[in-house]
Amino acid sequence: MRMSKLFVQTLREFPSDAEVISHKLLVRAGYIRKLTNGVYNYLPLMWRVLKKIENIVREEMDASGAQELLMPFVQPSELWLESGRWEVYGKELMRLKDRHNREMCLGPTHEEVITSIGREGIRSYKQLPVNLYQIQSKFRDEIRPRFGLLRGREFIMKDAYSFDADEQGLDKSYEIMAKAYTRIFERCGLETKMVQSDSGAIGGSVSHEFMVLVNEDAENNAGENDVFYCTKCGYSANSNHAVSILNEVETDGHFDCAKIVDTPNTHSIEELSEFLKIPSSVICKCLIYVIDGKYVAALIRGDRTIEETKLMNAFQGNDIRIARNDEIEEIMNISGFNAVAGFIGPKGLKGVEIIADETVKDLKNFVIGINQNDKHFVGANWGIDVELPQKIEDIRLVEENDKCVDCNAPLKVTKGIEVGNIFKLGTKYSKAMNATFADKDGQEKPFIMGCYGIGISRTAAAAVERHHDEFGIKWPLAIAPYTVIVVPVSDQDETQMRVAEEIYNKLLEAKVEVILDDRQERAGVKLKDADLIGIPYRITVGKTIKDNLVEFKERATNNMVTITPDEAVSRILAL
RNA sequence: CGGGAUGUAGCGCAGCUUGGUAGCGCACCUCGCUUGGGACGAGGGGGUCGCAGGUUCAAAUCCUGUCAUCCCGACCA
Repeated sequence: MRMSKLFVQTLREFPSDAEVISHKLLVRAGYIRKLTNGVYNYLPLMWRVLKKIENIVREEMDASGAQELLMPFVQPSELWLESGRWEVYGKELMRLKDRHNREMCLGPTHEEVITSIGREGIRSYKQLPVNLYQIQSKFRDEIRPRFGLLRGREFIMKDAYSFDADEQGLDKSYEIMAKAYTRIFERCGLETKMVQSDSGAIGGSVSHEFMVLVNEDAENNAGENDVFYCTKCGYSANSNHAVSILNEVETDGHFDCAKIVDTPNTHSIEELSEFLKIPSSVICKCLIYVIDGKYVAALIRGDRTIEETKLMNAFQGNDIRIARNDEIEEIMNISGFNAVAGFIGPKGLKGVEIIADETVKDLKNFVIGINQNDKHFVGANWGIDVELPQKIEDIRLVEENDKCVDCNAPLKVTKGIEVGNIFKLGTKYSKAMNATFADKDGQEKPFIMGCYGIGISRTAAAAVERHHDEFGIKWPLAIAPYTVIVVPVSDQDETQMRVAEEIYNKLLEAKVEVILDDRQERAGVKLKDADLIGIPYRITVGKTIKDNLVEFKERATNNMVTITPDEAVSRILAL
C-alpha cells in the first residue's frame, strides 16, 4: 500500500473527548472515528486489525470443531418473550417496531436465535455435540458508553453456542472453548488470565472471564474489573464472584452492658468508630437496597463492603441499587421509626427482607443502629438484644490480603479488561424455549447449552492498552494492520526513492503486507506517523544508502540496526 | 436516571464577564524553499458560533427552553 493513497488521517493532538490511551491513540492514529455516542467507524487500518483478530478467532474456533454461521442482527420479540428475557433484559435491549408495528430488537446476544436454530435442526442425540459461532456486530444500549472501543454500544463480537446431550458433554465443550480462548489471545499477543465470574444477565451457573491485566500502568483506568488472584495456587476471580477467608480482627466490642447511647452526627462507620473509640469491625452495618423493586436490609461487619452482585444473587434478582433517602423514609414510616441512613438497624424493620453477611455472626457486644437518629445500640448480642437474621450468606467484597479459600495464601487484586467470557448455560434457554432432542432412550430432553463470547473490537483496544508507548501504538505482529513500513527519508533523493521502491516491490511480491511512505513529507512527519500507527517493523532508507545500508527498526522494542536492503528484506521474510 | 462540565472550521482552542456581526494553532489548497524525528515564507479555501425561542437598533456574547457530548455511579464482550 502506498501511504499517499492510504485512507488515514493522523492528528497532531489527542482528541479532547477521549479518556483512555487506546481511545486516544486509535483516534489520533486514524484508526477509528466516532459516529455517535458509543458507535464508531472502523477506518481501513482498524478494519485490517479487526479482520486479523477475526481470522485468528476463526482458525481456532474451526480447529476446535465449531462451525461458523451468521444470524440476523434484527430479531423478533417473540423469541425473547419465549425465553422470558423481553421483560428481564431491560433498557440495554434496543427495541424497535417495524412498519406493521411488530416489535423487534437489535441483537445484543443470540441465545434465543441459536436456541431456535437448535430446536429446529437438532432432532437426535446422534447429532450432538454441536458448537455454532458467528462474528457480528452487536448492539447494547449501554447506560454509559465510554473508553472508545472498550465499551461501545455497537461492537464486534464472536459468539459461540454449544449443544450437548448431558452435563459431561457440556463440561467437555466448555473445556475445549477454554483452551481455544487461551490460544486465541496468546496468538493475538495478549496475556490473559482466566478468572471465575458471576454469570450475570446471560444466566446459567459456571462462568469464566478472560482478563487482560492492566495494572502495570498506574495511570490506566481502562480496566473496569477488579480481579482477585492467589499468588500461590492460581485461584482467580472477578470481584463480583471472588470468595476469601478473612483475616482475624477484633469482633468483641467489650462493652460491659447493653444500652442505647448518643452518637450525634455519626452517619458513617468511620465517624461512629471514631466517636465511640472502637474498631469498625465491632460495628454491624445495615444498608438498605432495592432488589427488583423489593426492599432488602443487608447486614455486614463495619470494616467490610457489600458486593452488590453477590447480594443480588442471594435473592435471585436482576436489578439492584442502594435505596434512595425517600425510600428509607418510607420504610421508616411503615416500621414506625423516623431514622435516616446511618442509624438504621434490623430491629423492628417492617416490609423489608433481612440478610446478613457471614461476618456478622461472630460479633459480640457489638454496635448497631437502632432506628433512632443520633443514637446507636452498644454492647448488643445476637439472640438477646437483636435477632440474628435467618438468611446468612457471603455477600461481601473480597479485599486484598484476605486469604485464598483453596490454599490460605494472601490474595492480590489487579485491574482487568474482560475480552472473553464463557458460560455454562445448562437448560436455561432450551427449557424455556422447548428446545429438545431425542435421547438414546427415545425420550425428548432439553439441550445442555453453553455460550462463549469474545469482544473482537474490545480485544483490539485491549491490545493497544497493553502495547504502546509515548509515541504511539506497538501492534503485536499477528494483529498489526501491516507488517512493515518502508520510509524513504527524502523524496528528493532519487537513490533513496529507488531503493525504497525496490524493497517495497520485493516485499509485495513475497505477499508481505507492506506500506511505502511515498508522501511528499519531511522525514520527521513520516517517522512520527510510522511510530504513531504502530507498524511492527520499519525500514528507513536514508543517506547511508550510499553505503548500501538501511535502518531496520522493531517497533515493539524500538531497537534499530543498520543493515543492507537485502538483509532487511530477508529479515521480514523470515518472520 | 442522578451528580459535575462542555458545545465556536476536520482536530485542538481563544473570544462571552463589559453585546457592535468571528479569530488563533494544526490540518487542507497553490507557489517557493526544505528533507533523519511533526520546518519556513507568501497567498488561499473552509464556520447558519449545537438547535429553537426571547430581550435589543444590534446576540457567539444576555435570558429561557431544548438537543448533543464528556467525566463520576448502576451495565457487560
